[in-house]
Amino acid sequence: MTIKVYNTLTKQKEEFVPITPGKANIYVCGVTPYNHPHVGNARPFVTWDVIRRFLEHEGYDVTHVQNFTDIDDKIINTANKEGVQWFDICNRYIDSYYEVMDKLNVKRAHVYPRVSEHIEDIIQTVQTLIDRGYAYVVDGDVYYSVEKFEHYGELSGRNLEDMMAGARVDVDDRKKNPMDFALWKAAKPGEPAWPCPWGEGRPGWHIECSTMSMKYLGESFDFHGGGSDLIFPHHENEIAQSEGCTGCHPFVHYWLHNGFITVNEEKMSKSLGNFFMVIDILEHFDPETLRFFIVSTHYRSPLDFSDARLTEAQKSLGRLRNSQETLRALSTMMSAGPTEASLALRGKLAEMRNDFLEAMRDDFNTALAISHMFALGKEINIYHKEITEAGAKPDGKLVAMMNALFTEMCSIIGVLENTAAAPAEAGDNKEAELIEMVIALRQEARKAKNYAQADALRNQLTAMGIILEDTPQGVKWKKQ
RNA sequence: GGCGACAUAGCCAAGCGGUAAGGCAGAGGUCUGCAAAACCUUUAUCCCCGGUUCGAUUCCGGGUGUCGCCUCCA
Repeated sequence: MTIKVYNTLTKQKEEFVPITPGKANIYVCGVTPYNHPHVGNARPFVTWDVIRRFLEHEGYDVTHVQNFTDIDDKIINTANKEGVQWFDICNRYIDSYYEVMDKLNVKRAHVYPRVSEHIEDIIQTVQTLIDRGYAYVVDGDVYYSVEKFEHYGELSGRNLEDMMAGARVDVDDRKKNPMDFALWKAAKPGEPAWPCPWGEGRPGWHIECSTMSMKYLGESFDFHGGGSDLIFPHHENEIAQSEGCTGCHPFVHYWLHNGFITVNEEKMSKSLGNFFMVIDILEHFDPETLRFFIVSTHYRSPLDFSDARLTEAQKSLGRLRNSQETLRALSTMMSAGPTEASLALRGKLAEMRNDFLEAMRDDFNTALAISHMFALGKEINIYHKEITEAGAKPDGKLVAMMNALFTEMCSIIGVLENTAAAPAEAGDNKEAELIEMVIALRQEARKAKNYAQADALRNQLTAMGIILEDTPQGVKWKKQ
């Protein structure tokens, strides 16, 4: 079963052929930890989490590496403003990163390299580039000479003349070409600096990813990901650095870039000031809703963020959650052998599974894949309805199969995984007891056909944010 | 100015050569004391104009519109 992926480098969908059979090496550009992660940050990480889950599901041995850019102007500025050390800022926001991504059910990468812990390696890379004639030193700065690299511009689809024509960067006449970029920056007062053969200084932005990705994944690896704003200059420069250093082409086989999250159709970014931090969103929506919102659109499409969209995602997910509850109810019933109808349904399940996986294999089309989850949910609901209406026992094997499929789908999308807890959420037992008591009173009132009282009791619960649901198994409740 | 992407129902969103998945919202119905949930039914010729084709939402050309990159950015 082949997986097709859209490769930014070739601008087309290609069949994924791993460098080492059975293995998939992934490098994803991580965050610069100078603030809490915002929703736009969350998209690539959720996206890659799904990709990774799917590759693992397909039997690949995945190694996922994701960096922290912990040496950066923005970090230094923030530290100066707060009067603390730069690494204090980093530690605080790296912790925040982990906390948020754990909540979003994002599996941890296998390695999280930090720039500050790879200074020696970076110096080595820069030195190699100088030795090979790709870089030059000016007053303690080191620049990469883009004219020396024949493939420069291939990833972003532009040539040097175009770039110069539209160049908006300050022209620095110490550079041989205006497009040359810094590999190493000479030390400035008050900034962290490390000794190196060209005097003290710190790494430029792009060199870290070249150095660290190759250190953990080799000179050439399978996947490299990040937001599409990184295509130029970051990833373009990364290719120039890595290939200039090793002579190995191509450095990365498949470049995958996710689209942006927008607000009012405008890119969400820290510099535009229109960003929403994940921790704030999670005060109003559960993390699963945010995750579902992100994966319900194809990863390359833009995704507009708003309360209305999230509410929609919440309701949509709620539908799947209901089916999951129904499936649980079916599982607890006394089961029986197959019937003609249940045997037919078993066959249908196999089709649904196939459709779901096919969608995922086509450039990780989660939006399409999820529609097949709804199809499964619907079958579960219908089957439950038929069984209960007929007062029959469900086909035990069928229920087990539905369970397995539903769980499999959920584990790939990363949603509805650990909801084994009863609908009455554990946590506040006293509150739960009270609620159960009110429900019992309401049931008595209903039996006595005292509907006015029954409604009053229900309104009371509604006011507490409790939602009641009459089911064949009795009255269930959940907190809003 | 240079480069690129996208344009599908009230909203969101798949499909990308054979006459339009799914979700949300809406309408009607079944069930229920009412409600909720669930189920059934129902809501589109795919931005415009040309072209290729037996046939185009799907390919090509030209418009129009929106967005992104070219500066830190997921």
